[in-house]
Amino acid sequence: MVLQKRLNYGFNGYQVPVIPRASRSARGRGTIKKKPDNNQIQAFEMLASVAGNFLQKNESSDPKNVVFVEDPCSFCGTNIKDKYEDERRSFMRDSFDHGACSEIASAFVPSMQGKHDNHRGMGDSSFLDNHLEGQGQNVLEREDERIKRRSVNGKTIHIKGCSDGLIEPCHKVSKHCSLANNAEKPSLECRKHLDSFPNGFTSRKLVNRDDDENLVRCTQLNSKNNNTSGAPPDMPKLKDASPIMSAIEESSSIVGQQAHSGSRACNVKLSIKSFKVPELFIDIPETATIGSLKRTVMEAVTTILGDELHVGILLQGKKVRDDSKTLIQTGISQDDKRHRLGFMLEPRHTPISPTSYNDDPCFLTTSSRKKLSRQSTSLTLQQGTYNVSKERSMIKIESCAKGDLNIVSSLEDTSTNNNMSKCRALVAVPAINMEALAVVPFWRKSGNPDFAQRRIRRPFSVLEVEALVQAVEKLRTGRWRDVKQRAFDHAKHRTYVDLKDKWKTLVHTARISPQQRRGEPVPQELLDRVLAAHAYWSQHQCKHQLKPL
DNA sequence: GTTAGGG
DNA sequence: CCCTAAC
Repeated sequence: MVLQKRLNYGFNGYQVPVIPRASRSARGRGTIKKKPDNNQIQAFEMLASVAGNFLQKNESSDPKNVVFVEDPCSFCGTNIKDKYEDERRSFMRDSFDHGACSEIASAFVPSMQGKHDNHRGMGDSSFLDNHLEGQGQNVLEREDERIKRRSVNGKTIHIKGCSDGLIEPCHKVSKHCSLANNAEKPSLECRKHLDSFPNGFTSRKLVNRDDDENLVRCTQLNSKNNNTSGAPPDMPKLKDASPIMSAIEESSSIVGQQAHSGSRACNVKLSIKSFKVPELFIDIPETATIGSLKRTVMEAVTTILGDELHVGILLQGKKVRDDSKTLIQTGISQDDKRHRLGFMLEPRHTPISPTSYNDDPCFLTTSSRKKLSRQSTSLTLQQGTYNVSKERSMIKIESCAKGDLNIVSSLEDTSTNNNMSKCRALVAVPAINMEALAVVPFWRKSGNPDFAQRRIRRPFSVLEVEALVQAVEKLRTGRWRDVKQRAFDHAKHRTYVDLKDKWKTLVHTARISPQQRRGEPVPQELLDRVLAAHAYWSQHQCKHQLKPL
């Protein structure tokens, strides 16, 4: 065995351009083949190119570009600009010590994202080393704590955006401008006002003139789409009075309806310009060729995007779980520039276990992470380190679902299942460019059968088990095609191989103790029948197949 | 195309 | 669920 030095590259957050969704590959199953074709190479180069663009945009997306409207604060007299600069520098110092989960940090300070990436760059292996030594979790937890502190201490920078000409959302905010900076001692007045803010975030009278860094932004989606205000296309458009005023003045929880009473509900328009692939770590021999590196990265990217996913919504770094809440109630519509709004990809089938999704996957405890690691591939991808172990090289994908990943799965994909309601909540623009929103598995577009994806995990229901048992009892084990025809003829997603596999696991399940079983419990009565049928047909089969010596 | 069995 | 040898 030859020991090879391996090179580690950290790819933190590629910006993946929005690509029209294509139909599922003809093959529909299987794995990613090793030989990439031109489409794959092109796709990779496109990824790299976009990633490069993103990095280069660091300067233009620098938060320095923030323009201060009212300075100093009319309430407490503090010089906002200076405070902001201090804060920014302080944050930069902190950030440099913690490369981990920059997405998380950026969920709170979105415009810092580029700096993180720039600092880390490719080949910065300090964080990698941590992970390789199994300390990634600690890093994450520490980062989690940091972020919390940062947020609690008011280091969250909330940049108010421009609205169209109809309203001035910042109008009354200036009076209550609060500056909570944990590097400095905020005045008592400021503390008081900080406390009065909903969700504990601070609002500053700032206008961000630089829209470039916004991954999710409010924009004019279609030139034909009711541009009545004449506002620049990149500017957020809220046609109604911003509820943030009432929220602040009432110093209570946001009740959007109050702010909107007497006026028609307005649409919140979102345009998601690009989607970010979660962090990838590539571990590849130094003897590997550039071409194989490209392919390796491509495989990692396609793998991570390959699973069926649905969209998670993050607001202020926190998951919004209540699908029935309105944008107003959650405060999304008040967040003019969507700085607090993030999208993330989650497995379509959320585990039933209540401990599994208690909080953000990145911050699972070790035990729960272990537990999750036994779940499906898609889950593993989301929860922790997933090994796409292929012959030549090992790809470690560190997937952190937390942060303003700004990833969204295909709108169509999302709506085909039971997620329409969730989806509708965010895509409230009928004239939205469907092509632009359809994102996920972009290789489907190529129609290349080599880009088949792993099927999603679809656990058998008790009813299905019942049907399977009954069919096997009637027919016998081994006649899986007949079993399929008899009991699962209309279940397109159940192949006879699936049925055979399920029977295998059923037999195994029946033989182990109930404590060792996982998933939806199968009634003992069914398991007994499984064992009985299995024994019976085994004997029966033996009788006929035993060759006379 | 099916089946069996390892991964 | 995937992969594949064997039929």
